[in-house]
Amino acid sequence: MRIPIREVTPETETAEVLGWVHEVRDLGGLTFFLLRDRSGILQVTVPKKKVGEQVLSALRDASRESLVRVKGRVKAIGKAPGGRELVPEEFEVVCRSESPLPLDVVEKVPAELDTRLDARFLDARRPRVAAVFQVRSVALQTVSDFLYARGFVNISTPKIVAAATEGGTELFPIAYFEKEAFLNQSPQLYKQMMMGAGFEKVFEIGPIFRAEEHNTTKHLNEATSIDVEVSFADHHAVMELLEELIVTVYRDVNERCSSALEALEIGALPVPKAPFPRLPYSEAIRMAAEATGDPITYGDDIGTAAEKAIGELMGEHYFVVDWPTEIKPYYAMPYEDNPTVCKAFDLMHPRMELSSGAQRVHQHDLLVRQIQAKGLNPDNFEFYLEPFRYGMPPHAGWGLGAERLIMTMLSLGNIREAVLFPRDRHRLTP
RNA sequence: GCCCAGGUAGUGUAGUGGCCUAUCAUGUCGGCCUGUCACGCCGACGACUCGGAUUCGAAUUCCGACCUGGGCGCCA
Repeated sequence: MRIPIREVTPETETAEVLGWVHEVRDLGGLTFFLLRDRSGILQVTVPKKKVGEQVLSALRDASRESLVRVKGRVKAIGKAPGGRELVPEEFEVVCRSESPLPLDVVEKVPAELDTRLDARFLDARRPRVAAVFQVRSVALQTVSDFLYARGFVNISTPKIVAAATEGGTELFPIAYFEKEAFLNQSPQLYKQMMMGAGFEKVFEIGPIFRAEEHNTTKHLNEATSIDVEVSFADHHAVMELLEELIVTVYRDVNERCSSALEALEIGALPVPKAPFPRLPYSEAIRMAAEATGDPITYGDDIGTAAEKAIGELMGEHYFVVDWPTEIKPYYAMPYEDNPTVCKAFDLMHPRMELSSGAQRVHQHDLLVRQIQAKGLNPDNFEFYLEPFRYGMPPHAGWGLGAERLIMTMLSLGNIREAVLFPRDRHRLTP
């Protein structure tokens, strides 16, 4: 019976394993195979004079990255990796790998990201790549557990929609029978409608689509959004929820992913400390202007250079709060005593923006005025506006980019490393 | 959308007008090798994205196409 490689220890007597041929070192009368499965690597040592003809002929066929089955005696050997090796009695090539390989799984020769993504199934055989997705899996489970434990309802909302969520032009049009439709850029409006339904706390982890033609290491055209909306909450409450979530994810990944973090050669993650600093937008602008020397003034967006400069000064996760109403979406709630400023916030990692959120406008007439103030036509938002006429509770929420969370947590150089099959400006396959 | 950079064996690279029937590594194939762990040694195989132009001569210069990477705007 097949056992995972990790379970083969120096104390094991006999073992049967299935794994991929990671490396072959043929010394002549003695051949070493390194066999790899998702749990680890095992050395198979074949003394050619002492094994049967069946083993010898299979050996010749066992090219790199072939899947093989080996059954034999385990020997405790100090100089072998893991202190043990397997001497085969049976050796079978289950599925042969062709050669040459599209990329070098052992990484003696590096491969460019583009080459790696073209052969992602092979790339993902590399332990350090697999490790990223183990961490991603654990992180997303932690997010769900965290939110379920606080009484959130997991919802699924349409990805095919009739109109833009926020009025931008950055939507992918698709053919929907005889109608025009789009891929949704955000579950924003649907989350809010469920506040109107009285669900009180909802979350969704799902794809969002942005048709922007950027070509950077931190943008994707299909990304995963962790979206949350909470009734009877203000922006302060959901910022606290968010920072607590971030801390919990880091802590859980440390606890549950030590071998993956080891494979990534980064060791234990420094866990951010809550509460994160709240940096008012006006102060952020002042810092950026001073640090960069650029003429950045109140009301400007915080561009990449400014974002980088502020990130270096802050050196940890932080919130930018109290944004000008003018540069945030119509659904962000203006302060009652100063409507030029709104209850919106961005969660920043020193490297980039991770999340943005706000307390939302829940008053129908104010929302209509804000939509108009952005130069949009409220008639196009009728399906969204309707719930606001029938007892919409005050509410707040945020959207957190899952890939950016993973990327910043693991110090990945490119966001594509945090997605199995990224969709960017040029890539539509695999 | 704007701006830069780049396409050389399966992979990663060197090569800026003749020294290129193109470098090195890895790989693959063959040979030797019983303790390797980037095994070692010997030999072989394998590439200039495409089209046009300049030139006695182009991987190298120019033009166009195709493909790619990155930056910016904007954003998660």
